[in-house]
Amino acid sequence: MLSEKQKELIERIGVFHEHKGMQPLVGRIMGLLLVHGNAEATFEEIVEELSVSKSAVSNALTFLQAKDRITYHTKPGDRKRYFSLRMKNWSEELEREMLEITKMKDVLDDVIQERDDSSCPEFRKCLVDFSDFLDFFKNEIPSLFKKFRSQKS
Amino acid sequence: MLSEKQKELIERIGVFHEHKGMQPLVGRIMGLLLVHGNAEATFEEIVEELSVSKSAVSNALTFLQAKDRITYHTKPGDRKRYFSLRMKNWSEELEREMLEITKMKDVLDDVIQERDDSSCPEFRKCLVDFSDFLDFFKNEIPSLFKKFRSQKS
DNA sequence: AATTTGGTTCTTTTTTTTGTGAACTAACTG
DNA sequence: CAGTTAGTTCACAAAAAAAAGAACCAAATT
Repeated sequence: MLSEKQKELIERIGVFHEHKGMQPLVGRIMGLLLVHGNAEATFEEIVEELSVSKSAVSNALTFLQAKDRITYHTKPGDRKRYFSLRMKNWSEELEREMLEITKMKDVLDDVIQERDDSSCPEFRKCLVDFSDFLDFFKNEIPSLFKKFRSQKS
Repeated sequence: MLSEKQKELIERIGVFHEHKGMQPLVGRIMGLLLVHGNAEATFEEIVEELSVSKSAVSNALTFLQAKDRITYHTKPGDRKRYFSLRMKNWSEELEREMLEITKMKDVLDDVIQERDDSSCPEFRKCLVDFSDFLDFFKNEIPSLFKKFRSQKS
């Protein structure tokens, strides 16, 4: 059903998502849905194509739905669910990832406040700089998307 | 030696780094170095303050040095190493993290090339849009840093 | 009503990750 | 040279994550 090339892509996509902290199967399912001919797959297909257990797939799909990364639709006279990636919100997802980077600011500010830097003021300066940049970046994110959209049209 | 507040910060910083895929102790060591009064700590101190084994600390420090996240300096007449965060390169680290996000583009482009989207052209369009944005973002990163620096001075 | 289909849930197993402890080394100290 | 200090290495244990498998359930089918 899947070509070698497709299988290889699924693994690569899987590993990519693993690096972001997702569990292996979750990543590979996203891979399958990206690569799949109709951009959708049934529960059964996932079990077969990835050769994993039903329980593993069930859990992974529940997780992906909770995270709003996939949806499913049904077809008349067919009890199966057809799962597909919610591609419309890739930009939201991306925005969330960027914001994730800036999360460090919160803890960093607490560190700065807590530190007594009478001895090493240069260190404090570094921390403040870092925090300032994260703040700057956080504010820049919306403009970034806006700029992209205006550049496109 | 460490206040409750400091311990709490260390744990928070630890968890933050765990989310990025670092192992727990590695994250907590970075936390300790951030919070520590002199912004540096010896091997022994790390073992004691975090109450972990010497071997675990040894491995974590080796890792952090390999990743260029810490350095150490020594003091005359003192065999101990004083480890500290390489704070100068927070911006490089940040840049790497941003680039990490754009890594998806590579695999995405392979997916686009491999897909036969005679049936679902809207899906392909989504993928291309996504890929285009990642490309845009990748290019935007240097300007982002430049803009920050100019805004600062 | 019995069976099949499409899944879910719960317990158990497997695998991976993380950390320990003891033995070891290399450099210094008396 | 014997002992200490500072740290590394390696074999193993503990804990956590991931997946398997069997039992189960609800809706549809025969």
